[in-house]
Amino acid sequence: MSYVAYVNGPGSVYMKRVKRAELIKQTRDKLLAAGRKAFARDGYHAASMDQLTADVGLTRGALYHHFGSKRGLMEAVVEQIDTEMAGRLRDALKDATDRRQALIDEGVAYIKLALEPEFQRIVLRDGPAVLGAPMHWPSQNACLAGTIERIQHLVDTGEIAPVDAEAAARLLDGAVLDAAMWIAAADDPAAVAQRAIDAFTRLASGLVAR
Amino acid sequence: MSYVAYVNGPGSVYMKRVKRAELIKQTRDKLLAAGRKAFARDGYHAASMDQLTADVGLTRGALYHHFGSKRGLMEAVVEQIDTEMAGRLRDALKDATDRRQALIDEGVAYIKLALEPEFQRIVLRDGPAVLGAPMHWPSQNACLAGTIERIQHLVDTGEIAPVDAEAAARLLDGAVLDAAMWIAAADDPAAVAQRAIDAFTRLASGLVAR
DNA sequence: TCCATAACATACGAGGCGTATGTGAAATAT
DNA sequence: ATATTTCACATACGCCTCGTATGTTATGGA
Repeated sequence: MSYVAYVNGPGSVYMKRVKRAELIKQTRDKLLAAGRKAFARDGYHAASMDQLTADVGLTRGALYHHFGSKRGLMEAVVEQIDTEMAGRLRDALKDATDRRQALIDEGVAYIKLALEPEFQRIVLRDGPAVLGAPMHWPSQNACLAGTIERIQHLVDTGEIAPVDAEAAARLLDGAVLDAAMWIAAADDPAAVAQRAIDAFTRLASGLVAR
Repeated sequence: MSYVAYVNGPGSVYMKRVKRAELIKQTRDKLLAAGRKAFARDGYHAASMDQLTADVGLTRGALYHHFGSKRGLMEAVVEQIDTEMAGRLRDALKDATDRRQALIDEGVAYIKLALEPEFQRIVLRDGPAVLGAPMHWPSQNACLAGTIERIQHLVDTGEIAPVDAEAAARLLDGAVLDAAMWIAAADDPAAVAQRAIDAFTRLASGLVAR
């Protein structure tokens, strides 16, 4: 790993190394994307690794090299989705004024995010069966940690009555995810979503009471 | 199907028919019990039908005759567990005095029931992945229907402020089940259970407010 | 220039599920 | 009372899938 930057023009050893690293990353990304698509469409169990890799012009050899196992690919896919979700949730809440109201808004925003079929199928449905309880996932803590922090802050500033922040966050999380699955399975998702959001607001009002 | 009861002593054609039906039922029950045990111990995917049936002195032939598929066995097992749970939940709530408090007690009781590893693994973890969203299960409605009915009654009698009973029930359900998985995964389940129950009481207080 | 390692592809073996088929006993029809 | 059909399984087969072991080629380092 010894090179001098200012002599690295195109075609230099350094650039070739960079190029190669990019190709490898592209291979990994292709597998990841193919896995995400296959898991979302067919479900974890029905997704065939042979099929999935062939779809992007590779073989199972590449997959097992990069991810170690079918489960390993699933872990990577779940982490990717979860990270995206956490980011989008953060964006949706970044300009909140009333912090107490923001807690309720967070739940509502989470419900809307959790409606996406890809998230439902991979993270909510197959994820626990394949990877075990979400509490043990490193990624899943991203969303939850934010909620815990927000609740704790409300307690610390006296904006809401004291409550166990983590416990409250987990309860809200469970309620919200369950609601999302209910909505997704409904004939009229929009109507059911409104019912769920109203009920959630009512429920959360008990938490944010002063 | 024409026989006269008072001439049916032991050894009669009728008795033989009864005996045979009992044997068939025993076979079914043995398979069901074996499936329940194997699914709880190994998880749905890792459970082998060959192994499972051999454990009770049968073959896969018997299994596919009675249940049609591995998934069919899973459905039967889930229904059995869910039915048991609904019954135990009903027992735990049958002598409640304060109906508003009973709604909270119901959540607490459900948390305790949902702590059982068999329920967690089969119904909560593997169930959704194998059978799809629980809303589509015929059995899952047993517990939920009871909760909906209780909430609706509280609303009708004016004991609590009006709320969408089904939506509220589903939210509580999700919160409670999530809490149960949190508790089960904890190092100190007893302590975490208390935190969850306290937080749930606080949360539900928003629902039962007049 | 030679060797080690990385990034894949190929080949192999082991289960597992579902189904098609076989079988003997019981139920039913004649 | 006998013949036929149906039931409750057991047996046998084929297909698919995953994981691993083994090449193979190209790159990085000495």
